[in-house]
Amino acid sequence: MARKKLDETRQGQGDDASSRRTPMREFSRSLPMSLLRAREAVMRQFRPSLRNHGLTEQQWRILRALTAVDEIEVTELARVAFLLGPSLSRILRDLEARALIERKAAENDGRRAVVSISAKGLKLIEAVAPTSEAIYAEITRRYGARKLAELHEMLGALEASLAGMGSADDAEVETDE
Amino acid sequence: MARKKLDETRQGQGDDASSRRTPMREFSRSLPMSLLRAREAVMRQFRPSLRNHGLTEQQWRILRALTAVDEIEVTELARVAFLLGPSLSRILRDLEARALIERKAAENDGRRAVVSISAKGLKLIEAVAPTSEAIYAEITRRYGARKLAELHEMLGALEASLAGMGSADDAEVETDE
DNA sequence: GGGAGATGATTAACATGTTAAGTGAATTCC
DNA sequence: GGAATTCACTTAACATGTTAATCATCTCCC
Repeated sequence: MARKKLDETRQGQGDDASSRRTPMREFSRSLPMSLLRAREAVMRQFRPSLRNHGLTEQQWRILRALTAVDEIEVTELARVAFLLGPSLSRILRDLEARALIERKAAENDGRRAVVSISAKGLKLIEAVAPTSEAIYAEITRRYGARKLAELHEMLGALEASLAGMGSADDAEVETDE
Repeated sequence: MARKKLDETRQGQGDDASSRRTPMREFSRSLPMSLLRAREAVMRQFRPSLRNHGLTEQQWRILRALTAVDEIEVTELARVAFLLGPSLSRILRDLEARALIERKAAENDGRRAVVSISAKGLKLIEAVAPTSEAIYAEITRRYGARKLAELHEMLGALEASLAGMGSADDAEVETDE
């Protein structure tokens, strides 16, 4: 796969001092890229099945999260399903329109909304779950259960490592508030 | 009506004879979720810096990939930068409008387009690279270089494990294999 | 009480992910 | 040599990611 030269040499325009460029890592060794590719390799397995049931990955995440609780506030659901507020808002609107979930206002706080899965939503989950688990089992079989557990642990440790790392923002725009 | 229990859907037991539902993994142990969270933890570090330079993550990926070659065809660029064709088309259109890249038709094939980074694009890369590398160095320091290498290897192995796994699509619609 | 500020949720605006369809140029096959 | 097919993008359409702004409560504090 093309171990091409790392030099510059664009067309003749401006042979400036760009020969002193900060050398960067090889692309394939980028951590975000590795994580992205691994995740895509996994999701590629699940997407067709979800699609056959009319669900996107995120919609599935939400319904899955809702099966684990009786009801849950939107903010907490966003945290659990790892979705940003705006995305969640849109998806909940759609899921509610499809009657897969139910929504009501919190009793003691008019701002908060409480969400729960509907009977129809539960049926859908039950329809998808077997295939989903079968795929997961096959992945586990291929990769190895022990290795999978180890990977989980290392990913968790990575998250933890970066937890308190304040964005080392360059060109920091003066926060003169 | 949302009448569900499942408050105790921890893995382990889960033999709910009455519901007979396929017990599913705890949410946090989902592999796609772990990968997503780890990746987000990493990208959260880079995004502010990129943003300060007017670049999105994907635009940065493309420019980064272009610095490694003299020129490259669009399809190959999509493979290297791990972007789908439609996304790449849009981004290239924007980057070309901003004069960060240049595009021309292949000489021997009118279908193919050849892309290269411009002098302006290179300047931008050089402006971002130091901060980007500093962040990466800090991540490596926190997580550990050895552990990072091991993680890379495990992610690559995961990809490889799933390489030939044909979508175990339920409700399979007659494929030709 | 009441106003300033905080908070939960949504909306807005733009960029990308994802799948399907379209377009124009090469290749195949008869 | 030309129709059919394949190929390399590109557009289209819809869903989500991401940041900022908005809106309606709620809380705090005087």
